[in-house]
Amino acid sequence: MTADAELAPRRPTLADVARAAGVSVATASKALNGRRQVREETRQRVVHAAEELAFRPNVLARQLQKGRSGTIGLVTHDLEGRFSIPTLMGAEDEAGNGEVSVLLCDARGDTLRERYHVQALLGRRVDGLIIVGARPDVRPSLGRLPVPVVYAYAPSEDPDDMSQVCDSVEAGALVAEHLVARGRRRIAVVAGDESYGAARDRVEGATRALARAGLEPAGGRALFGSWDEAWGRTAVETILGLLPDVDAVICGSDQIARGALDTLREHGRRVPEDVAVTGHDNWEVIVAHSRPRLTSVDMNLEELGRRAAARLFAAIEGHPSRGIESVSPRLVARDSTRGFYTPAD
Amino acid sequence: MTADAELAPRRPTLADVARAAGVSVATASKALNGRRQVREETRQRVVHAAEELAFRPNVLARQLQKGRSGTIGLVTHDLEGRFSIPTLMGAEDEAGNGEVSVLLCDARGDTLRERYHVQALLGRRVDGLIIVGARPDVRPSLGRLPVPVVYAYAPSEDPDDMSQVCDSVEAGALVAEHLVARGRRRIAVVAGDESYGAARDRVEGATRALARAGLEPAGGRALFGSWDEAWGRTAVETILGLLPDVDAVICGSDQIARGALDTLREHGRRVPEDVAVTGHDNWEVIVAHSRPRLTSVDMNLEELGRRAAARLFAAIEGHPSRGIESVSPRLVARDSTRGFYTPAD
DNA sequence: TTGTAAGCGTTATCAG
DNA sequence: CTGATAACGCTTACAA
Repeated sequence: MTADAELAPRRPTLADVARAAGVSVATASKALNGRRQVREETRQRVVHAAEELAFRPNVLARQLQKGRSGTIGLVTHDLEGRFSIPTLMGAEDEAGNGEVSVLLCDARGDTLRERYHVQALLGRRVDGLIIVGARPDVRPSLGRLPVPVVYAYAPSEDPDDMSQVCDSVEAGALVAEHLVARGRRRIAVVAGDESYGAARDRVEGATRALARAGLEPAGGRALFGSWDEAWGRTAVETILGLLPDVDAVICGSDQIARGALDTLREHGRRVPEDVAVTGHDNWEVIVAHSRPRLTSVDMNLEELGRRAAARLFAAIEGHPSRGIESVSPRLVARDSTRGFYTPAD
Repeated sequence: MTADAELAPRRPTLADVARAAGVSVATASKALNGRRQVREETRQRVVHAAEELAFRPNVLARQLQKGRSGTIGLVTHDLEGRFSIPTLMGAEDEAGNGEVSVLLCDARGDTLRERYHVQALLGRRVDGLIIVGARPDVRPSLGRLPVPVVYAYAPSEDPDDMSQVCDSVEAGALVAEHLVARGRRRIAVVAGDESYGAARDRVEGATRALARAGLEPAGGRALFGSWDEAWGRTAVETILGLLPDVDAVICGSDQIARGALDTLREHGRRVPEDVAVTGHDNWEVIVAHSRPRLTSVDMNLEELGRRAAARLFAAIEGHPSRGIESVSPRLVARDSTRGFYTPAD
């Protein structure tokens, strides 16, 4: 342990610096803050003394006096999961560029814990709050709070709140258009858990995009299930039985796609020559290491986090905003949709 | 946005509460803090007034005066990666149980950024610091700081610092013993990236455990490579060529194991009947969805984070400790090592 | 039991 | 240019 428990050398204060430099605290303060109403030579002396003493201004005191804490609270519901992390990174990134620090709390999907943490953060006088949900579905509003709030990933039910979400409809459309452009025509849709709005939205986006091309999902409708590999395998078994000539499978998650790839291979279908496959989330470890490498949709969650933080800072500066804003996804094309053909029809 | 930019209703202070309750600030303070030198009826009045005004004590002020901020700094180097997250969760968990909050910074493996963040955190008067490394190898010490520091995951080079790490040697031994106990004898070891101390340590643990059983790694030595699936596939190809009768493969990561499983299946080997396979990290999404489900080692990173925080709090309370402490891993047995046999030798 | 007053470390105001 | 002095919101002797 690096601290001196014994000596307990009181951290130097501005008063110490002032004394060492032979000036008043007021002057020392000005000198250190570049207040330009101090002679250059004096400033030098103060700065030097400060360095000598390894002086670190007590931000608490400064902020007590300024009324702002220079911190924001980040309440996440899913530290464990991989969706909140990029969002959190983006926010941290945006914050780190300024002089704000981030107080992190994990509420674990528990409303009571969330309320507790929010109160604790308000007690610490955070200048604002970002609430990162665990899944992309509407959540209850925290109501009126004395500081601005931005909801990220999971939007607030109250349209007067500001929420940043990812655009699942567009995501669905993106893959469908990609496949159509590559000449695929018999496109099956293996969606995730139907209880997720995101699952339904992606299907909606895909279905509409297919309709614009005069198509519909192979088999007439999307198959909903769960988000995991096992469902990908089951679904593809079914599809191959019913529609042996399917030439593309849109999957609701990279894991589903992974299961789909395995099952297709086991049935002797070549990807992408016979069947193209797309995933969703662009989860590095899956997409980069599957065979073939998987085309996927990246929800740009880091950008989402950055925007949430930017909106929050704007609100703190007195420029609030409201409503739900969507961050556009981007398609990352890889081998699983290459080797396309143009059918003769 | 939920804040009232227009009205800007000053947050109520203790003085407001006192006024509303018709007492002095001092009395209000005592009443709210359970100082028992105040008449019950008075306390009621104060508490009521506080609720009425939705009063939240300004923790900044309280702490200015107490000299402690009630916050700890958590500097991570790998927010993106999945190893620092559980550690961070554990620390957050341990902290959340008390009344300390966590200031999170991501230094992204950059020493300069780390230094910058540490200084910023010291300025905020954190009571202590936890530095979470990106990979389990020795890292430079931050040196003497005015507050206690605990290094997590990546230990400090300075033995006078306090570091919490996972025990990779034991992890290696754990799987080897598990396989030996299940009757496996021709056990290959496919390790990760040799530049990682953890990769070498796991091999060392496994090799020693095998030696205790009178065995050595099949082929005479472990194969080092990288941490990904592709390496798992390559390595198993090699092994099957050289040692067709191999009956177990210890893999340095779950991803390697995943690649191994695929290649074994493609070569007609049944897992676990013909060949047992073990992974490392117990990465839920891999182990739970592979076929068969994968036996793996869990490094108990969350426990590591909790311990780091506990050590830090102890140090803050004046009970420092030093040296490197290891958290024991645990084996999670699944299907990939079931169906064992006892060979006739 | 309650109130008065002195800080905690800074910054801002306003005289010198 | 520099230096008293008064906040900032709260806790805590010490007095009443």
